[in-house]
Amino acid sequence: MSRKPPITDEPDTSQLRRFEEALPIALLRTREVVMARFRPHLAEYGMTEQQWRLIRVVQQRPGIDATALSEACCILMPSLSRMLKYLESDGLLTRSKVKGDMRRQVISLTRQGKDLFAKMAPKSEAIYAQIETEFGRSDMSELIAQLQTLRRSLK
Amino acid sequence: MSRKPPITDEPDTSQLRRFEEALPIALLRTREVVMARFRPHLAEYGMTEQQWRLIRVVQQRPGIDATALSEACCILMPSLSRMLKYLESDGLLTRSKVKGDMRRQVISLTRQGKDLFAKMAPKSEAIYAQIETEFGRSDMSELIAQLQTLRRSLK
DNA sequence: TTCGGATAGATAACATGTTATCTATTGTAG
DNA sequence: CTACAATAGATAACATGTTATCTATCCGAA
Repeated sequence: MSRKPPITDEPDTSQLRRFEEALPIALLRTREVVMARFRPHLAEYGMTEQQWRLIRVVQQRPGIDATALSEACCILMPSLSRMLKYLESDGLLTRSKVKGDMRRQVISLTRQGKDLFAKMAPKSEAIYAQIETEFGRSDMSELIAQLQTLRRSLK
Repeated sequence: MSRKPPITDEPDTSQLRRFEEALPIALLRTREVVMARFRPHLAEYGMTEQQWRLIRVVQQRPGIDATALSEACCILMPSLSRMLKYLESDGLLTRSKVKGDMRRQVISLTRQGKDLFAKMAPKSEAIYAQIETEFGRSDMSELIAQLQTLRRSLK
Protein backbone atom coordinates (compact mmCIF):
# COMPACT_ATOMS: atom_id res chain seq x y z
CA MET A 1 0.00 0.00 0.00
CA SER A 2 2.06 2.92 -1.25
CA ARG A 3 1.23 6.32 0.16
CA LYS A 4 1.63 7.69 -3.36
CA PRO A 5 -1.46 6.73 -5.33
CA PRO A 6 -1.09 6.18 -9.08
CA ILE A 7 -1.71 9.20 -11.25
CA THR A 8 -5.08 9.02 -12.93
CA ASP A 9 -7.59 11.31 -14.59
CA GLU A 10 -9.56 11.57 -11.36
CA PRO A 11 -9.39 14.80 -9.36
CA ASP A 12 -6.75 14.54 -6.70
CA THR A 13 -8.81 15.78 -3.78
CA SER A 14 -6.05 14.89 -1.34
CA GLN A 15 -4.01 17.90 -2.44
CA LEU A 16 -6.77 20.34 -3.34
CA ARG A 17 -7.10 21.74 0.14
CA ARG A 18 -3.37 22.07 0.44
CA PHE A 19 -3.06 24.20 -2.67
CA GLU A 20 -5.95 26.46 -1.77
CA GLU A 21 -4.40 26.96 1.65
CA ALA A 22 -0.78 27.18 0.55
CA LEU A 23 1.10 30.21 1.75
CA PRO A 24 2.23 31.59 -1.62
CA ILE A 25 -1.28 31.67 -3.06
CA ALA A 26 -2.67 33.07 0.19
CA LEU A 27 -0.20 35.95 0.05
CA LEU A 28 -1.06 36.56 -3.59
CA ARG A 29 -4.81 36.52 -3.09
CA THR A 30 -4.63 38.75 -0.06
CA ARG A 31 -2.49 41.25 -1.89
CA GLU A 32 -5.01 41.27 -4.73
CA VAL A 33 -7.88 42.03 -2.38
CA VAL A 34 -5.94 44.83 -0.70
CA MET A 35 -4.71 46.41 -3.92
CA ALA A 36 -8.19 46.31 -5.40
CA ARG A 37 -9.05 49.08 -2.96
CA PHE A 38 -6.26 51.29 -4.28
CA ARG A 39 -6.53 50.65 -8.01
CA PRO A 40 -9.44 53.01 -8.79
CA HIS A 41 -7.65 55.85 -7.04
CA LEU A 42 -4.40 55.14 -8.89
CA ALA A 43 -6.25 54.90 -12.20
CA GLU A 44 -7.70 58.38 -11.70
CA TYR A 45 -4.18 59.72 -11.95
CA GLY A 46 -2.97 57.29 -14.61
CA MET A 47 -0.52 55.72 -12.20
CA THR A 48 0.31 52.06 -11.94
CA GLU A 49 0.74 50.47 -8.57
CA GLN A 50 4.51 50.28 -9.10
CA GLN A 51 4.87 53.87 -10.25
CA TRP A 52 3.06 55.09 -7.16
CA ARG A 53 5.24 52.92 -4.92
CA LEU A 54 8.30 54.43 -6.53
CA ILE A 55 7.06 58.01 -6.26
CA ARG A 56 6.26 57.51 -2.59
CA VAL A 57 9.69 56.16 -1.75
CA VAL A 58 11.50 58.94 -3.61
CA GLN A 59 9.30 61.49 -1.87
CA GLN A 60 10.30 60.03 1.47
CA ARG A 61 13.96 59.63 0.59
CA PRO A 62 14.96 62.25 -1.98
CA GLY A 63 18.44 61.61 -3.34
CA ILE A 64 18.09 57.86 -2.96
CA ASP A 65 20.18 55.89 -5.44
CA ALA A 66 18.76 53.39 -7.88
CA THR A 67 19.94 50.28 -6.08
CA ALA A 68 18.43 51.35 -2.77
CA LEU A 69 15.24 52.36 -4.54
CA SER A 70 15.04 48.95 -6.17
CA GLU A 71 15.36 47.28 -2.79
CA ALA A 72 12.91 49.61 -1.08
CA CYS A 73 10.24 49.28 -3.75
CA CYS A 74 10.70 45.57 -4.38
CA ILE A 75 11.22 46.33 -8.06
CA LEU A 76 14.11 44.63 -9.83
CA MET A 77 16.70 46.80 -11.54
CA PRO A 78 15.69 46.03 -15.12
CA SER A 79 12.11 47.11 -14.40
CA LEU A 80 13.33 50.08 -12.42
CA SER A 81 15.62 51.26 -15.21
CA ARG A 82 12.70 51.34 -17.61
CA MET A 83 10.40 53.05 -15.15
CA LEU A 84 12.95 55.74 -14.29
CA LYS A 85 13.46 56.45 -17.97
CA TYR A 86 9.75 56.98 -18.51
CA LEU A 87 9.05 58.86 -15.29
CA GLU A 88 11.98 61.14 -16.01
CA SER A 89 10.75 61.89 -19.51
CA ASP A 90 7.30 62.52 -18.03
CA GLY A 91 8.92 65.14 -15.83
CA LEU A 92 8.08 63.51 -12.51
CA LEU A 93 11.63 62.92 -11.32
CA THR A 94 15.26 63.70 -12.03
CA ARG A 95 18.38 61.55 -12.09
CA SER A 96 21.81 62.97 -11.42
CA LYS A 97 25.32 61.61 -11.25
CA VAL A 98 27.18 61.43 -7.98
CA LYS A 99 30.58 63.04 -7.63
CA GLY A 100 33.00 60.44 -6.28
CA ASP A 101 31.29 57.45 -7.86
CA MET A 102 30.42 57.83 -11.50
CA ARG A 103 28.49 54.57 -11.53
CA ARG A 104 25.79 55.72 -9.18
CA GLN A 105 22.88 58.02 -9.81
CA VAL A 106 20.61 59.72 -7.32
CA ILE A 107 16.93 60.35 -7.81
CA SER A 108 14.62 63.10 -6.63
CA LEU A 109 11.14 64.32 -7.44
CA THR A 110 10.61 67.37 -9.60
CA ARG A 111 8.13 70.03 -8.57
CA GLN A 112 5.60 68.22 -10.74
CA GLY A 113 6.36 64.92 -9.03
CA LYS A 114 5.97 66.49 -5.60
CA ASP A 115 2.69 68.05 -6.63
CA LEU A 116 1.40 64.72 -7.86
CA PHE A 117 2.36 63.10 -4.58
CA ALA A 118 0.66 65.88 -2.64
CA LYS A 119 -2.52 65.45 -4.65
CA MET A 120 -2.66 61.68 -4.33
CA ALA A 121 -1.39 61.08 -0.82
CA PRO A 122 -4.45 62.10 1.23
CA LYS A 123 -6.87 59.73 -0.46
CA SER A 124 -4.26 56.98 -0.46
CA GLU A 125 -3.96 57.40 3.30
CA ALA A 126 -7.72 57.39 3.63
CA ILE A 127 -8.03 54.12 1.74
CA TYR A 128 -5.40 52.55 3.96
CA ALA A 129 -7.16 53.80 7.07
CA GLN A 130 -10.41 52.34 5.81
CA ILE A 131 -8.79 48.94 5.35
CA GLU A 132 -7.37 49.18 8.84
CA THR A 133 -10.82 49.94 10.19
CA GLU A 134 -12.50 47.05 8.41
CA PHE A 135 -9.91 44.47 9.42
CA GLY A 136 -9.17 45.91 12.81
CA ARG A 137 -6.20 48.04 13.73
CA SER A 138 -4.65 45.55 16.12
CA ASP A 139 -5.22 42.58 13.81
CA MET A 140 -3.53 44.60 11.08
CA SER A 141 -0.40 45.35 13.06
CA GLU A 142 -0.27 41.79 14.32
CA LEU A 143 -0.47 40.49 10.77
CA ILE A 144 2.28 42.83 9.60
CA ALA A 145 4.45 41.72 12.51
CA GLN A 146 3.90 38.06 11.66
CA LEU A 147 4.83 38.68 8.07
CA GLN A 148 8.03 40.28 9.23
CA THR A 149 8.75 37.39 11.55
CA LEU A 150 8.29 34.97 8.67
CA ARG A 151 10.71 36.93 6.51
CA ARG A 152 13.29 36.86 9.26
CA SER A 153 12.78 33.15 9.77
CA LEU A 154 13.55 32.43 6.15
CA LYS A 155 16.48 34.74 5.60
CA MET B 1 0.44 75.11 12.56
CA SER B 2 -0.82 72.91 9.75
CA ARG B 3 -0.50 69.19 10.18
CA LYS B 4 0.60 69.05 6.56
CA PRO B 5 4.17 70.36 6.44
CA PRO B 6 5.27 72.12 3.26
CA ILE B 7 6.85 69.93 0.65
CA THR B 8 10.61 70.32 0.63
CA ASP B 9 13.67 68.46 -0.53
CA GLU B 10 14.23 67.11 2.97
CA PRO B 11 13.48 63.46 3.64
CA ASP B 12 10.00 63.02 5.04
CA THR B 13 10.88 60.79 7.95
CA SER B 14 7.36 61.03 9.34
CA GLN B 15 6.06 58.68 6.67
CA LEU B 16 9.08 56.47 6.16
CA ARG B 17 8.13 54.02 8.84
CA ARG B 18 4.61 53.83 7.54
CA PHE B 19 5.65 52.85 4.04
CA GLU B 20 8.13 50.25 5.19
CA GLU B 21 5.46 48.77 7.41
CA ALA B 22 2.55 49.13 5.02
CA LEU B 23 0.55 46.00 4.37
CA PRO B 24 0.88 45.86 0.57
CA ILE B 25 4.67 46.03 0.63
CA ALA B 26 4.81 43.57 3.52
CA LEU B 27 2.77 41.06 1.53
CA LEU B 28 4.98 41.60 -1.49
CA ARG B 29 8.26 41.23 0.37
CA THR B 30 7.07 38.16 2.21
CA ARG B 31 5.96 36.53 -0.98
CA GLU B 32 9.36 37.26 -2.51
CA VAL B 33 11.18 35.59 0.37
CA VAL B 34 8.94 32.54 0.20
CA MET B 35 9.10 32.16 -3.57
CA ALA B 36 12.88 32.51 -3.51
CA ARG B 37 12.93 29.05 -1.95
CA PHE B 38 10.99 27.56 -4.85
CA ARG B 39 12.59 29.34 -7.79
CA PRO B 40 15.73 27.17 -8.12
CA HIS B 41 13.59 24.05 -8.20
CA LEU B 42 11.25 25.52 -10.80
CA ALA B 43 14.20 26.69 -12.90
CA GLU B 44 15.57 23.15 -13.03
CA TYR B 45 12.50 22.20 -15.01
CA GLY B 46 12.25 25.42 -17.00
CA MET B 47 8.97 26.29 -15.33
CA THR B 48 7.87 29.72 -14.24
CA GLU B 49 6.08 30.17 -10.97
CA GLN B 50 2.80 30.78 -12.80
CA GLN B 51 3.13 27.78 -15.08
CA TRP B 52 3.70 25.50 -12.11
CA ARG B 53 0.71 26.97 -10.30
CA LEU B 54 -1.42 26.27 -13.34
CA ILE B 55 -0.14 22.72 -13.77
CA ARG B 56 -0.82 21.96 -10.13
CA VAL B 57 -4.40 23.20 -10.27
CA VAL B 58 -5.19 21.30 -13.45
CA GLN B 59 -3.64 18.18 -11.94
CA GLN B 60 -5.93 18.55 -8.95
CA ARG B 61 -9.00 19.46 -10.98
CA PRO B 62 -8.77 17.87 -14.42
CA GLY B 63 -11.52 19.11 -16.72
CA ILE B 64 -11.58 22.53 -15.06
CA ASP B 65 -12.69 25.32 -17.37
CA ALA B 66 -10.60 28.38 -18.14
CA THR B 67 -12.60 30.81 -16.03
CA ALA B 68 -12.39 28.64 -12.94
CA LEU B 69 -8.71 28.04 -13.59
CA SER B 70 -8.13 31.78 -13.83
CA GLU B 71 -9.81 32.30 -10.48
CA ALA B 72 -8.05 29.38 -8.81
CA CYS B 73 -4.58 30.37 -10.02
CA CYS B 74 -4.99 34.11 -9.55
CA ILE B 75 -4.04 34.62 -13.18
CA LEU B 76 -6.14 36.98 -15.27
CA MET B 77 -7.74 35.65 -18.43
CA PRO B 78 -5.49 37.45 -20.91
CA SER B 79 -2.40 35.95 -19.27
CA LEU B 80 -4.09 32.60 -18.97
CA SER B 81 -5.05 32.52 -22.64
CA ARG B 82 -1.44 33.02 -23.64
CA MET B 83 -0.16 30.46 -21.18
CA LEU B 84 -2.66 27.81 -22.25
CA LYS B 85 -1.69 28.35 -25.88
CA TYR B 86 1.98 27.77 -25.10
CA LEU B 87 1.50 24.94 -22.64
CA GLU B 88 -0.77 23.19 -25.11
CA SER B 89 1.75 23.52 -27.92
CA ASP B 90 4.40 22.23 -25.52
CA GLY B 91 2.23 19.15 -25.07
CA LEU B 92 1.65 19.57 -21.34
CA LEU B 93 -2.13 19.99 -21.46
CA THR B 94 -5.15 19.72 -23.72
CA ARG B 95 -8.14 21.96 -24.28
CA SER B 96 -11.46 20.64 -25.46
CA LYS B 97 -14.85 22.11 -26.23
CA VAL B 98 -17.82 21.37 -24.04
CA LYS B 99 -21.00 19.96 -25.53
CA GLY B 100 -23.91 22.17 -24.46
CA ASP B 101 -21.90 25.39 -24.22
CA MET B 102 -19.69 26.11 -27.17
CA ARG B 103 -18.09 29.06 -25.45
CA ARG B 104 -16.43 27.06 -22.72
CA GLN B 105 -13.35 24.88 -22.88
CA VAL B 106 -12.12 22.34 -20.40
CA ILE B 107 -8.50 21.66 -19.62
CA SER B 108 -6.65 18.52 -18.60
CA LEU B 109 -3.05 17.41 -18.37
CA THR B 110 -1.55 15.18 -21.02
CA ARG B 111 0.52 12.20 -20.03
CA GLN B 112 3.56 14.41 -20.38
CA GLY B 113 1.99 17.04 -18.12
CA LYS B 114 1.16 14.43 -15.51
CA ASP B 115 4.68 13.06 -15.67
CA LEU B 116 6.12 16.53 -15.19
CA PHE B 117 3.89 17.06 -12.17
CA ALA B 118 4.91 13.71 -10.73
CA LYS B 119 8.58 14.54 -11.14
CA MET B 120 8.34 18.00 -9.60
CA ALA B 121 5.79 17.52 -6.83
CA PRO B 122 7.92 15.70 -4.24
CA LYS B 123 10.65 18.31 -4.03
CA SER B 124 8.07 21.08 -4.13
CA GLU B 125 6.39 19.51 -1.12
CA ALA B 126 9.75 19.16 0.59
CA ILE B 127 10.55 22.85 0.13
CA TYR B 128 7.17 23.77 1.55
CA ALA B 129 7.71 21.49 4.52
CA GLN B 130 11.11 23.05 5.13
CA ILE B 131 9.57 26.53 5.21
CA GLU B 132 6.95 25.27 7.62
CA THR B 133 9.68 23.90 9.85
CA GLU B 134 11.72 27.10 9.87
CA PHE B 135 8.77 29.36 10.61
CA GLY B 136 6.90 26.96 12.79
CA ARG B 137 3.96 24.84 11.80
CA SER B 138 1.46 26.54 14.07
CA ASP B 139 2.65 30.04 13.23
CA MET B 140 2.27 29.12 9.60
CA SER B 141 -1.32 27.98 9.88
CA GLU B 142 -2.15 30.94 12.07
CA LEU B 143 -0.72 33.30 9.48
CA ILE B 144 -2.66 31.66 6.68
CA ALA B 145 -5.82 31.90 8.75
CA GLN B 146 -5.23 35.59 9.39
CA LEU B 147 -4.72 36.22 5.72
CA GLN B 148 -8.00 34.54 5.00
CA THR B 149 -9.73 36.58 7.67
CA LEU B 150 -8.39 39.75 6.13
CA ARG B 151 -9.67 38.75 2.70
CA ARG B 152 -13.11 38.10 4.14
CA SER B 153 -13.07 41.42 5.98
CA LEU B 154 -12.46 43.31 2.78
CA LYS B 155 -14.81 41.47 0.45
C1' DT C 1 50.62 50.42 -10.45
C1' DT C 2 47.88 47.24 -12.43
C1' DC C 3 45.07 43.69 -13.14
C1' DG C 4 41.23 40.95 -11.78
C1' DG C 5 37.13 40.88 -9.06
C1' DA C 6 33.23 43.46 -7.38
C1' DT C 7 29.62 46.90 -7.92
C1' DA C 8 26.01 50.17 -10.32
C1' DG C 9 23.24 50.41 -13.74
C1' DA C 10 21.45 49.42 -18.61
C1' DT C 11 19.79 46.37 -22.12
C1' DA C 12 17.91 42.14 -24.44
C1' DA C 13 14.58 38.66 -24.67
C1' DC C 14 10.86 36.56 -23.23
C1' DA C 15 6.87 35.75 -19.72
C1' DT C 16 3.28 37.71 -17.15
C1' DG C 17 0.12 41.72 -15.38
C1' DT C 18 -3.50 45.01 -16.61
C1' DT C 19 -7.10 47.41 -19.03
C1' DA C 20 -9.87 47.81 -22.98
C1' DT C 21 -12.09 45.80 -26.57
C1' DC C 22 -13.58 42.09 -29.70
C1' DT C 23 -16.04 37.71 -31.22
C1' DA C 24 -18.95 34.02 -30.43
C1' DT C 25 -22.24 32.01 -27.89
C1' DT C 26 -25.93 31.69 -24.40
C1' DG C 27 -29.71 33.22 -21.58
C1' DT C 28 -33.78 36.15 -21.16
C1' DA C 29 -37.35 39.64 -21.29
C1' DG C 30 -40.79 41.09 -24.34
C1' DC D 1 -39.42 34.14 -31.95
C1' DT D 2 -36.41 38.24 -31.34
C1' DA D 3 -33.69 41.73 -29.79
C1' DC D 4 -30.63 42.59 -26.09
C1' DA D 5 -27.96 41.86 -22.12
C1' DA D 6 -24.73 38.62 -20.11
C1' DT D 7 -21.02 35.25 -20.33
C1' DA D 8 -16.58 32.67 -22.04
C1' DG D 9 -12.66 33.39 -24.04
C1' DA D 10 -9.27 35.77 -27.23
C1' DT D 11 -6.58 39.65 -28.69
C1' DA D 12 -4.25 44.25 -28.60
C1' DA D 13 -1.33 47.40 -26.43
C1' DC D 14 1.43 48.67 -23.07
C1' DA D 15 3.71 48.07 -18.25
C1' DT D 16 6.17 45.14 -15.27
C1' DG D 17 8.69 40.59 -13.82
C1' DT D 18 12.70 37.64 -14.56
C1' DT D 19 17.11 35.90 -16.05
C1' DA D 20 21.20 36.60 -18.55
C1' DT D 21 24.47 39.53 -20.19
C1' DC D 22 26.84 43.94 -21.09
C1' DT D 23 29.37 48.38 -20.02
C1' DA D 24 31.48 51.41 -17.05
C1' DT D 25 33.48 52.33 -12.87
C1' DC D 26 35.54 51.27 -8.49
C1' DC D 27 38.36 48.71 -5.31
C1' DG D 28 41.76 45.76 -3.47
C1' DA D 29 45.56 42.55 -3.62
C1' DA D 30 49.97 41.33 -5.86
